[in-house]
Amino acid sequence: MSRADQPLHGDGPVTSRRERARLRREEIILIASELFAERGYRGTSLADVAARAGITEPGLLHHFGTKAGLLLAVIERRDLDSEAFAMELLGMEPADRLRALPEFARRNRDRAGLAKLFTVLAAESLEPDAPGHDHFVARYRALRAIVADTIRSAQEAGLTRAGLEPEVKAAEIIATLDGLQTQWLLDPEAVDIVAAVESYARTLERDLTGS
Amino acid sequence: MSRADQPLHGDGPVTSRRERARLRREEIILIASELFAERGYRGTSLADVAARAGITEPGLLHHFGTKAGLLLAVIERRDLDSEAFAMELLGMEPADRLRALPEFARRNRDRAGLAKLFTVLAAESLEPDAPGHDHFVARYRALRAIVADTIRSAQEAGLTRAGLEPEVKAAEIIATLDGLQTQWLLDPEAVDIVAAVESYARTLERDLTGS
DNA sequence: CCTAACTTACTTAGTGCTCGGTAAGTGAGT
DNA sequence: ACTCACTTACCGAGCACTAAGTAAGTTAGG
Repeated sequence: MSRADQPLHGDGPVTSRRERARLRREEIILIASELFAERGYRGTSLADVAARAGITEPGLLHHFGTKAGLLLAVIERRDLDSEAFAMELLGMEPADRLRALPEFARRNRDRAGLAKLFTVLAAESLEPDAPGHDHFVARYRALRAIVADTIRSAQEAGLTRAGLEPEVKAAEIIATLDGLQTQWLLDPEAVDIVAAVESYARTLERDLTGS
Repeated sequence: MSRADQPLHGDGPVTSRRERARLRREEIILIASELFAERGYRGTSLADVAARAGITEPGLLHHFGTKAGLLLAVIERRDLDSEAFAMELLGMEPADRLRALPEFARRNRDRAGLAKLFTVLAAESLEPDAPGHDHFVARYRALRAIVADTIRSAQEAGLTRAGLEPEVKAAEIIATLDGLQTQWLLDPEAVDIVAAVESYARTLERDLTGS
């Protein structure tokens, strides 16, 4: 009768029906992420996703309601990953955060799909009535706030030069990292993303400390 | 008999049939630019463009052959504008070029559509087999080369700090300006693009001169 | 200078295909 | 008995694009 009991009937693996459905949704979200990254939201059809997931189109819609619903599920799932990274960064001393940037770039390079997903979806979400618009606006505002806070706490610790405006500098830092990523995605042979981010991290350190 | 004679038959304006067709294509390209900027290449149908241009779909295809042909025409047309800007920049003394950046931002702000067009189309061209891919790759390579050359000539004039890698710094500069533009397009209320670029121009001057 | 032949900027009509989404089941699991 | 993760069958709308014609503009020949 309690809501906490687990069936755990003897045969088969320990997955309940609910759990299996959740896993299926996760799997579909992963597949949709790849396709959205490659061809964009608009360039991907439900049939594409369904075929790769080994399910029918109505089967897909049973889980996500509409195509936009699938997009939102993808974005939310991917945000959990970024959030984990943000927590990782925030767990460090402010002074160490700069040094973590190249590691971030290295990780992104090895999972180019995730980076591409965000670049593509952000561009498709510029128009105010795009399905992911509000989400990306909120995401960038939050990101700027986190970076600005980091700068502000470095200021309070007396580690920075005078004349730094945290919000403006935050936008600039995020812009540089995003922009480098776009150039690298477009032309990986011409742009070494890890070297570029390492160089930028050094530039940024000089800029922030005023040395 | 010569190929240089102009008919100039008495009635109506002095536009020949060829000239009128060229003007019509220009007009269509302008309309397509707006729609591509708003909804992307994939999100825009030939019917959308045709309706706004007051022409039928086959009428459109008569001029551009295929939808991809229309996209290439749009990109080429828009490149002429950027090229004009690049020439303007290259006409200046290297030292003045930095100071021209905020003016560039101001111009872009007042014609947000053009900025949006490039941001959207670049994102849709990340995949190697996208219709505009090769073009954007070439464009970014050329852009990096121009900026890198500017840095190099400043180096030769002894105006810069030691340890500058022109190619890497060029990618970084372009990345920052692109990224700021994306954030501004997504959330114009939260990001003041002109102020951000002005601030970045100052940062960049300190960075390049090592002061 | 007139006219017949040709070119070109379109239009109307229609092609097959793909799109996102719905209605109505079905069958296994709870 | 009921839930729910699906399936089959289907829908109208929209897609890029084609075939075939038309009417106006341009050119060449007599």
